[in-house]
Amino acid sequence: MSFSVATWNINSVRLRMPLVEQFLKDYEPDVLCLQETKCPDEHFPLKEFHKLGYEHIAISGQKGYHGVATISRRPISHIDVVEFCEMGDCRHLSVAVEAGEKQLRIHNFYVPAGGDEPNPLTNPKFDHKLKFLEEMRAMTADAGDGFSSLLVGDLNIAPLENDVWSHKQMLKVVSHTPIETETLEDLRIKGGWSDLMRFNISADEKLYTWWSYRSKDWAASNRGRRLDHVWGSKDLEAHLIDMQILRDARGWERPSDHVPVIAKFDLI
DNA sequence: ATGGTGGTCATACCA
Repeated sequence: MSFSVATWNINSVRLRMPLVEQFLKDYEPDVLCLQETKCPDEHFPLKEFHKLGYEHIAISGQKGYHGVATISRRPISHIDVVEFCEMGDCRHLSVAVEAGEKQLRIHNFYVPAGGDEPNPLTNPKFDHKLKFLEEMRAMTADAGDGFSSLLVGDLNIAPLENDVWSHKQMLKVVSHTPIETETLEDLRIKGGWSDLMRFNISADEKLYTWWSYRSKDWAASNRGRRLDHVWGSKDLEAHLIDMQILRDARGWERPSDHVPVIAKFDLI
């Protein structure tokens, strides 16, 4: 018996519904956190998920851009949406779910990409990203009342040297600049979070969850980045039994540029 | 130094 949670930036939930269906049938995560659903709530394909046995769904979507959804086989409660940077963007959603003796709070995040130029003075998108990270500090792993916490999603930052294909060549590229990687690591550590994807995978090993659409052969060039993350409160480290990064999903028919990540815990 | 691809929504904008 186990409890599993998956995170996947799906880049349009409606376009990729066939892939999501296949994924849920094959891997059966208890909870699936989607980002970039690009779907207003009134058009979200609730019935398709219900048919697959996922009857508990929290959504925060908008037309055309962003959007997060948390899809569960287990009952969810305490649904909470936090607006960041007073932008009206749908980039965060949290739910509570029971897993064995644990009450879990699961945060689902889609952090702003930040545009091209890593300068907050000339690039408002990068400024927004840095401000978003500062507001993210409020999301600590201590959820109170005996709750354990997970924080998953597309954080649009690859913090470690081996989270990118070339640390040196990426230092001035948005997603791997020092201000981003240092801020993310600082807020993670001060927030009491454990980087669970790296808990059993050495920092010496390359690890990616995203490969650009703009390459002739993503698999051959393999210029990936680890932009998607699974963080947990420290007590969950001892319960982590598996972490799957579905690299193959990048080669599926009409894929997202991100692949699913599934964390499994020995919780019932 | 540049443009490369893909999604949304129908033209630029975003990633």
